[in-house]
Amino acid sequence: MAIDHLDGRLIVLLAREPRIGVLEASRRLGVARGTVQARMDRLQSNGVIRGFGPDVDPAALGYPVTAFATLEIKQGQGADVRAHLATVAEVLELHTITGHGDMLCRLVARSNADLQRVIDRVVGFDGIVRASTAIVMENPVPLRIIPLVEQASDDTGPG
Amino acid sequence: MAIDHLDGRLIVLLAREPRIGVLEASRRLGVARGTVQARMDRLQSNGVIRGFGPDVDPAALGYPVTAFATLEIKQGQGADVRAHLATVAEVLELHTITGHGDMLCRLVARSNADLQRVIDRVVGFDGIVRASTAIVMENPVPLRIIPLVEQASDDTGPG
DNA sequence: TGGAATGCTGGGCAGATTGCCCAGTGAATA
DNA sequence: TATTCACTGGGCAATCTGCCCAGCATTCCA
Repeated sequence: MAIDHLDGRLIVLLAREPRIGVLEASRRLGVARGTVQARMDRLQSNGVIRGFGPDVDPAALGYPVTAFATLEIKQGQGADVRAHLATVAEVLELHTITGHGDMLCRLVARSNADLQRVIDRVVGFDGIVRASTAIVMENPVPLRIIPLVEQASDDTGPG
Repeated sequence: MAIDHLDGRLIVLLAREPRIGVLEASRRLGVARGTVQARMDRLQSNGVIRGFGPDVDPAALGYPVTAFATLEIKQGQGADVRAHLATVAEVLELHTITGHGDMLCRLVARSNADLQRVIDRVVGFDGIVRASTAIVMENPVPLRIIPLVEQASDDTGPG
């Protein structure tokens, strides 16, 4: 499950230049093509690499506003609330977190005004007692994985 | 900037089966290869599709614990705090949010015990006054974009 | 110490895909 | 009406993929 240094270099390379193929990657890493192929197969069956889905920017889709909402859930309504939130396209992710039966979700909206509509839609459900929303202003560190991969592969011996 | 229905179908297709190429995508969508090629070029230069980076699972890297930390920042220390957090590999993303000069960051750790180390590292910095952490227990809706893409492409006329 | 795995190398092969080009067509626009 | 634009359907050479193989070094274990 742990990744070695070669795995780390491969993932970082793929992250930086996703369109390169197995052959080009093998050239960059200085190893045989079969090695890269085997590593990628292993990383994917390990679940380390879930896939290579397109990284879509909600802002470019017309949803430039991001917010995080903390929801307080009525006892025993968790499953219903999850099902409800799963139907709202603007809910990009949902977590249950420690504390008073709470949830945290990431929302997007077309504008600050539109965010109100989204929040109404989210909280307009019986199981949700209260919601507190924090609007994102800047995103100094966009979702990233490279530093963690480098750290994880340094912990192991070099590959 | 808005995407039409064909764009939407293309993105959804790529999201579901990232490894298919332009040719196969054109077959699935029932359009000419050049069309798919042109759409993908446009989506990428638009910034709608940022890239095709590998989707790495932190849990599989040995970081199964996720948490969200809300940080209270000392006036005027924002830039320093950002720079500090950017150096911490376990900080996967960082947002500045509305309210008392606060930030919200997503953390991962090797264990609950390790999370303490990460938090100490995060808050062990002069500009940070206080931190409140919520540990993620479940993730009923993992980060997703498909529903939003479908909604955005339905809003436009069919393509 | 002698196997036996395991992982990497370097190579070959047929088939598929890519990047690039072209002319023709239909629709929307000026 | 003339022009622009996007899409079609096709062709081409170059490249890459998926799959196979034998050889070699290292590690692990009896």
